[in-house]
Amino acid sequence: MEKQPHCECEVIHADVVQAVKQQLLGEETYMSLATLFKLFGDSTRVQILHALEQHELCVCDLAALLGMTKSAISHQLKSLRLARLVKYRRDGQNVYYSLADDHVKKIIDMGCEHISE
Amino acid sequence: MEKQPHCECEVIHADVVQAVKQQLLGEETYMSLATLFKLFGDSTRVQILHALEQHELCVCDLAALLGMTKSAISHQLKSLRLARLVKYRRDGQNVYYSLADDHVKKIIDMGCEHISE
DNA sequence: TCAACAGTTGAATATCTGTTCAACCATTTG
DNA sequence: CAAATGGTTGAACAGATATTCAACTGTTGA
Repeated sequence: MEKQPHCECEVIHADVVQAVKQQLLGEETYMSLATLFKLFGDSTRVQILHALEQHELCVCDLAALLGMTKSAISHQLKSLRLARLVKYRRDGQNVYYSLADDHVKKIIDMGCEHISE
Repeated sequence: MEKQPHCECEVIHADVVQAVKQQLLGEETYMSLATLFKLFGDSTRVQILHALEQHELCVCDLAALLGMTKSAISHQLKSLRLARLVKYRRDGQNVYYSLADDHVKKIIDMGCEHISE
C-alpha cells in the first residue's frame, strides 16, 4: 500500500512516461478504486451482490442461500454498506438488503464477459 | 473461501430464496469473478492498468512512473499476465506491456463512475 | 568473452482480511 | 416483562497477499 520508496532504474522513455503521467489520476483516486474493486474480489461478496441483483433479501435468506452463518454475512454486508454498494431497510425483525445502484450489475456483467472469453 | 459449514437459522422466505438460487451462477464462476476483481483491488495494480491504458510501457517506465522497484512491478505484472489482463512483447532488453483487451478499460471506467457519484 | 542493464523469480516478512465465537442490541409475541 | 428470533459487533485466529531482498536469466555492446 506504500508508495514512493525509490526506483533503482533509469527512465527508458522519458517522453512517454511524462505523457502518461499527465493522464494519470490522483493517488487517492487509485486508492478509492482499489477499495471499491477489493469488495468484488471475494467470492462470498460477489455472490451476495449477484443474489441481491435478483431480489432484495434479508440476512437469514442470504445465510441460507450461501450456506454461511448470519454473522459472516452480516460482516460482509457491513463492508458493502460502507461502500454504498448496498442499501437496506428494516421491516420488523428483518433487515432487507438490496443493491444501491446499477454500477454493481454493470461491473459484474463486465467481469462475466471477461472470464467467459 | 470455504463454503457450506452450516446455517444456524431458518429460511425466512423459502420461495424467494429458491427463485434466487435458480438464477445464481456456479460456485467456480464466483471464484473466477473474485479472482479477476481481486486484481483490480490493489492501488498499485489499478495504477499499472490505468497507465497501460494510455500507452504501452516497459517495466522500468512503470517503475519510474509509480516510484517503485522493478521487482515489485514485475511481480504484479506477473499476476496480471496470468489473468490475461495484460500482454507483452520483448524488444531487445526491454519487455513492453500493454492491455490484453478492452474489458479492463470498461471495468475501470465503471469504477470511476461509481466513486465519483 | 565480459560487463552492464532489463527483467524475473523464490523465499521471507509484515500486513491485511475473512470467518468464527461469544456477547450484545432490536423487535415481536405471549 | 420475558422469551425468542433477526441482526450486529469486536476480538481472535488462520490464511492470503504485497513488497523487499538477493540471486538469477536474457540481451546488448565493447
